[in-house]
Amino acid sequence: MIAEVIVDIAASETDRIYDYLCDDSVIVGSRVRAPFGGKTVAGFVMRIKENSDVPLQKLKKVLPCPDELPALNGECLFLAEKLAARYRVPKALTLRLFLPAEMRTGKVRELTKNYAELTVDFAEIKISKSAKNQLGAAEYLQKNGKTECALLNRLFPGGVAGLEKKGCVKITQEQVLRDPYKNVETESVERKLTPDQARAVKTVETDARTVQLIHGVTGSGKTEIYLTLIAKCLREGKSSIFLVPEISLTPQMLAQLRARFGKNAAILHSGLSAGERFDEWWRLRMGEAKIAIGARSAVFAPLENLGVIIIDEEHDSSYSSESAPRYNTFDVALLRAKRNGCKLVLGSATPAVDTYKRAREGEFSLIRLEKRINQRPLPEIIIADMRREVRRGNNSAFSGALKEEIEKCLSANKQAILFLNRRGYSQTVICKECGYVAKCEQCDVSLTYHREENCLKCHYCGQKYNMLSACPECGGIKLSYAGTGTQRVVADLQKLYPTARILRMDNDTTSGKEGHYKILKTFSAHEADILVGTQMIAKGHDFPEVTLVGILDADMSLHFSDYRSGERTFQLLTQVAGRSGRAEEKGKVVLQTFDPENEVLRFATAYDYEGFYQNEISLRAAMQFPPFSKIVRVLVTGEDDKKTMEALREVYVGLEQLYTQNTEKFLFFNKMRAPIKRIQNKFRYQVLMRISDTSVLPEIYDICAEVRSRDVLVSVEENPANLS
DNA sequence: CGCGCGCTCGGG
DNA sequence: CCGAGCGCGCGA
Repeated sequence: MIAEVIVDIAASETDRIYDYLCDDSVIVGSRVRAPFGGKTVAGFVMRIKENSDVPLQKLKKVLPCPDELPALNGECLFLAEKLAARYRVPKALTLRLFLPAEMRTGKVRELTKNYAELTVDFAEIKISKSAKNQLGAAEYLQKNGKTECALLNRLFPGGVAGLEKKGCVKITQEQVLRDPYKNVETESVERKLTPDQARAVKTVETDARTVQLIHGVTGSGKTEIYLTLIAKCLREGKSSIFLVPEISLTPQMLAQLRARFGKNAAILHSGLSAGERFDEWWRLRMGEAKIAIGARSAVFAPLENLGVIIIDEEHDSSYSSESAPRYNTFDVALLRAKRNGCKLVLGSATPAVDTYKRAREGEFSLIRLEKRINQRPLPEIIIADMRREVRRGNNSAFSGALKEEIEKCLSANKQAILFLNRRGYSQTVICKECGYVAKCEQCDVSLTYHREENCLKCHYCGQKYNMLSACPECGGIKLSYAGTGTQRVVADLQKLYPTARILRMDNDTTSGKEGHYKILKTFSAHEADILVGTQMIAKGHDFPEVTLVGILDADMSLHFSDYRSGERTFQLLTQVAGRSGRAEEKGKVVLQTFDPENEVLRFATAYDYEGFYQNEISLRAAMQFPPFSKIVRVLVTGEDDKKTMEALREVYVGLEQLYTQNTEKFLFFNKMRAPIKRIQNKFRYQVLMRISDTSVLPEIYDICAEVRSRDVLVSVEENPANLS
């Protein structure tokens, strides 16, 4: 027989079917070892056929991999081919998405344990009187049958070995699965649904449309709806995929899922060890676990007979992959949902504008949850006008209103969270004499001062530099620190409130696997009064003692030259505000801004998503921005500036031709240097387009695939999340 | 004349 | 992706 094989080499030149001879142990979806160009590489069997067009003497034989099952099922193969075609990447790359990385690199093997079993009857074994342990082990085996060697050796050291020498026990190796949550208790905690929740579940089940958007304010109980849907699938013998942003896979969340579903749930996230992830994957593949829970990549979970796919916090940017293949989780999920004839449930308190538009127009079903479960009002948001603060001579990071609230909060022995999306001490170091700004040698960005380590860090490549004692340009020693970061906020706060216990949470304090968890645990145990943090404190955490949230610079994400900045600001503010007043105490939010009249901020403070949406969608329509068009960026990067520029020129020539032939389909077309000219020593150029008709998209991909080379990377980004 | 590196080509 | 094959450039 002949196997059609895709070799596991991520290159367009090798991205085609190679025929190999095989026997009938090799079936469609098998992983094989294939002799290829002098050595043996891994491969995927896409199809099996009787004969080949390739002359027989050229055909080599594939060897099967020792997998127990074909690694990939038909659905995986179908999706991999579809995605490869959609994003113009080698099929090897999309096939890899369906396997745990550990399997490919071969670093992790199945964990095996040895078991002993008697081969002859106990009565026939001759054991000398002194060999007590042999006797004990033999008795134990006679009574209990096959037993783990490790246990026998603990009970009767050396006993099994002696018996084995005599030839009366057989030792066998068996695979065992590592269980990352073996210490977590399992208990069924079915909660009674509120009428709103029950209605939502019913709609998801009965509405004919594939995509169901649940728009529910913070605390409206979306999670319980998801869990009910999953539980129902489980009862019907169907499997489910539950996707969450990476950051919200908190230990509390995992414990809750484990408690509810026990071993039926497999959890795939970056905190697991390689071995654990590998085994969780196998449990799904073998049907032992029917629920896959995880971040973006869990959409590729090896499950069959799907009953539901859920994407929580649907608007979250982590659902778009930022490296090739740049897939979009929603697109993959939709393909799978359609193929399995199941529902795709999206949930958010602040849906993406695009998603919400499609729901309002009837393409998706729209389920609204307007009431909070506990009927508690949302926290009151106070706007602090920072222009007035400056006029009054207050140049600190804290407005009068915020200071007042912090004091109230501290004296009531409650907790506060201060949010600032900028880590480090100061954003830049500027020479007051000549205006010199410290910059990274490998990237075209200014360096951030970190006071704790007394160094300058590049937030794009991580490079560290010694702190300057004088300006390298003019020798001046008057250096100023511009742009407050979290470190400085903590330092200033400590000066204002010497007795307050302050914690900081950002990329610099959360190193290590458990970094996040430790800080959150300390804070939630009320071992600190104020938590200062970046973006990462915004999500999912539930601190009942927090009654105050301060948003130090609400404008920060607003003035990015990006069509989505309004949307992102609204989402972020809503999320951060939701951290305040989770228990009995009513919460407060102080939002500091230099632009208090800004409409996005107005809608956010009123918790008015609908108003925000109406405003935003009419702006987008007027400007012809997405979802009324599509922004496409072709990014050309490479270490050699000349070669990179040459590649850009080539791409541009091709795209320009496409543009002139289809002018009516383009709203904008231009080539330029990328806003950040260099990152990690790679020069960056881009062609920026806005298209009104996606029919030109395949050709854009084709042109870029053509120019891509060994030393220049050409990537196509659709509606990119950031344009740096 | 010899080999060293860079490009092109093919791999079943 | 990676190695084989080959062309041209420089040094003895």
